[in-house]
Amino acid sequence: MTARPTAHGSPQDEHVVVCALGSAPLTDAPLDEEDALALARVLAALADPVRLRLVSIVAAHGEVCSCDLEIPLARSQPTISHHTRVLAEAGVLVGEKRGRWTWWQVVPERLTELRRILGG
Amino acid sequence: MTARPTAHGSPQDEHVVVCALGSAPLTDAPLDEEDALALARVLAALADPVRLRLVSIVAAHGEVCSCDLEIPLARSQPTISHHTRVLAEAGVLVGEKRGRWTWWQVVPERLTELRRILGG
DNA sequence: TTTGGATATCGACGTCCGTCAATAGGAGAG
DNA sequence: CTCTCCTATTGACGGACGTCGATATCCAAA
Repeated sequence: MTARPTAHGSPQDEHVVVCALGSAPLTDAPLDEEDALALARVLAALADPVRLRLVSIVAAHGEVCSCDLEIPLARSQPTISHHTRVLAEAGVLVGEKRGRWTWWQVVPERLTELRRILGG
Repeated sequence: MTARPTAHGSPQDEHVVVCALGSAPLTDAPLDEEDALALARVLAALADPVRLRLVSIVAAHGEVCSCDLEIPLARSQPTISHHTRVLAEAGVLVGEKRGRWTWWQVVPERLTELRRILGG
């Protein structure tokens, strides 16, 4: 897997193509297919009630470990892991492994990009 | 269908529950399940490359009729009709029937709501 | 009224997604 | 090393979604 070692080994440094979302606001000019696909992928990651609540919980706490998400979201551990993975691949979350725990943070710049493309 | 007659008969005046999206920004406080579901529905409507390009085309022209969408989106007429319906039910588009044609416009307030909830 | 064109609905098909049980991988404690 | 706990992956199942052909509905022009 050609793991590139980092400070504490961020688990989604590899295999994650967080595309730049650099298109103009969609209210300004028609999106081409490539930009539309990239934007749709990020929106799809957020278009799930469990993932939205997950993001809001992480944002509210600043940093949250996976084990603290099972109870408030009422989902099994594999399902939580699935959702954090989807959000990380969309660039909305970043995770850092510390000891046995994985700590998740939101990426505010990603949400800023979204707000910009949504037509300001 | 108990059609309520309007000025020129807006086709999605009926059966469309455009919920208010009145929750606080998701970066401020955890979303409850109801708000998360409402937000997820709107995001899901936008989380499709064809619908994103559709919205951007309508926004760029200010007003567009369905028949002008088949060619640029390269989709069949039923598919276009399906997508406009989904976007209208999400409150992103409004349609007005004039003669034989349906003219679509974006609802800028809806995008503003989205930007607000996405954390500003 | 009849005809033609624009839009909406229906039914079907293939694919993708959310979910969980079972299992594997990893890291600290003893 | 072994044990235990936390996280990730796999495989499977049911439901939702995008798409199109066929059909229905609606409106205006002739």
